[in-house]
Amino acid sequence: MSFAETFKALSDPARREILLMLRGGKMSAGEIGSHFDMTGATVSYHLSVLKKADLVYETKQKNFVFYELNTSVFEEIMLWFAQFKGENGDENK
Amino acid sequence: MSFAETFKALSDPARREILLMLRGGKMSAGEIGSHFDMTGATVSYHLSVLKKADLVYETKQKNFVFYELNTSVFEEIMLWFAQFKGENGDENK
DNA sequence: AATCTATTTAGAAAATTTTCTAAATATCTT
DNA sequence: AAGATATTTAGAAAATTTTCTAAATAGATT
Repeated sequence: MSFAETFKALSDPARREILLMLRGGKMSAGEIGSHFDMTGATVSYHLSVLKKADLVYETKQKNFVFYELNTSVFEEIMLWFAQFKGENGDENK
Repeated sequence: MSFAETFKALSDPARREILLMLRGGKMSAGEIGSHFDMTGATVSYHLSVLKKADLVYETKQKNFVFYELNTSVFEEIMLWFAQFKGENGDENK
């Protein structure tokens, strides 16, 4: 996992919205797309970005592709942020 | 604070690097700039993005501008991520 | 007040990202 | 196997972001 990819993925509002939607469980690409005012191709692009960032993974069933949150990466991001908690510099004495 | 702005700000590697540098305490714009292979104007642009996202704040002293982490916003970001912890949908029964 | 140092602003160029349309792929149904 | 449904890929256009150079601002020093 690269933080560069992860943060880039999180920087787009549609992609963050997709992640929030997926909290409820798996959704197919089409189901996800129907919540947005963009073409299926564009949604597919966003899903591919989330997938490359390991924020979601996909499973195929029939002619559907289901997307699901990959919660383990969220843990790693939390660790990145934890770097900023406590032990502040010298408090600028 | 808007998450859109915050995540956009975090999506650039130079800006994340600046945040990491600031963990040690306040630094002037020039001091920050000297760690990068880019013009002062470009560094100034990145600092302005971080500032608009409330990730840092500035204080002026003489003809220097010092930048400092605004840790409170990090807490808010952690809250955003907390949305993804536990209480997963229906686990797709 | 002239000059120097530190930083920002303006405007343009370069790079990247987002979006679309059209075509391709893959699986299902008849 | 032909047609229907779901999704992705390719390639181009549109939008946004990043970067630079040059000029502007602001405070400090001579």
